Amino acid sequence: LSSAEESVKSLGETPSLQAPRAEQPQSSERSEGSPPSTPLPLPLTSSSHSSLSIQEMVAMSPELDTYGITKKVKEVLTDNNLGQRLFGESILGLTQGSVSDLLARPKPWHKLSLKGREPFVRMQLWLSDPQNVEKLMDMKRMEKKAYMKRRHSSLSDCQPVDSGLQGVEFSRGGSPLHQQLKKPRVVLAPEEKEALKRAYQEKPYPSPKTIEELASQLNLKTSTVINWFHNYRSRIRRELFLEEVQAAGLVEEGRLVKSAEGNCCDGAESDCPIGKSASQESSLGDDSNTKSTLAYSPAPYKPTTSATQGPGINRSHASPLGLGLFSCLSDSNPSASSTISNSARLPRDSSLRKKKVANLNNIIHRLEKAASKEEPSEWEF
DNA sequence: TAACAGTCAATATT
DNA sequence: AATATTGACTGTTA
Repeated sequence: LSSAEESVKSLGETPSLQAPRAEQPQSSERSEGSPPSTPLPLPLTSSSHSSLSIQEMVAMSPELDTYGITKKVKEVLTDNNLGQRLFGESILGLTQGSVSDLLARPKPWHKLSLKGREPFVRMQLWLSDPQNVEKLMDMKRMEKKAYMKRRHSSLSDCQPVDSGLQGVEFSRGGSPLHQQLKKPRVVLAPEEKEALKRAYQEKPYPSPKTIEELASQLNLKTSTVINWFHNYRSRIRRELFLEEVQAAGLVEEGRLVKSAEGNCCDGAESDCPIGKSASQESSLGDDSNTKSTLAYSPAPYKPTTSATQGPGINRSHASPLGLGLFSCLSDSNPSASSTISNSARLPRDSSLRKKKVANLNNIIHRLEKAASKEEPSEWEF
């Protein structure tokens, strides 16, 4: 990191960290809100080099504690009754959903790309000046005022309303016609997700053939299955990052937390990252332990019907996790895992353990792939 | 070209 | 109403 910083300085000038960018290539129109492009208002601390673009600042930024930053931001937002939407759109230039995700599962700084670090630098900058909170609150008030005004006029005019604009105000709940034209969002049924998760456990990187099989068996488009695997892999990764940070937090607090139970948070000040740590499951965790994860048998999974087990049932636990290459490692033999670098030690928590196993298999896949090449070069896991 | 990283934006949940 | 979740899309990487 520091070398990167040095290189930037030594170059004296950042060549072209990508031109200003056309921005918003996504869908054509973006709700008003944020300025079409460029640096955003960027609440710089007037004092410091306020002439730098965020990209430059990101490039020179020292390592930031992403977890700590999001924690602080969440605190400030809730304390001042500020929502994610406003904060995201005016400060970060991101949508509400993205903000929610970012605040809930920040990736560690060293795992972020230049682009990915940007929101964190913006948040840090925002936090650095308490005045920013006031400014945001002002914005909120103005928004509310504008909203009230609009509502009023539309009430009194009851019909014409927004006709003022060149009718660009399409969409928004209106035209039942457009709703049909736009392809509906795919929503995977719980059974389908289960099947996919099982398939993932067995093989994080399914072959095209396997993907085709899954797709036809679950009656899904191939692209949907592919997307699901991409998304699941990266989200699983993020889960692990977060769990690691929280676990580390517990240790340094000298607090032992055997497992679930959100006891902590005793009087004392600062951080207690967990309110209900482990248990979470955060939707990625597969809670259907049980159900011998043994081999993904294609047949049983028919999205339609399938009156298999209902949710909640089978809380038993202790299912021999499915045949990952590491399924042989059991809790009963802790010494076995001692040969693995501490960060890879298998946790006893069933859910977390499965994720770790999946991750290890994931790593193995990459190692094998890398090994098959001549120049191993960088092995970073 | 496959896999990723970041996001969006439609839905689901709270 | 505010947040959380998540399939899909765009741009990047190797």
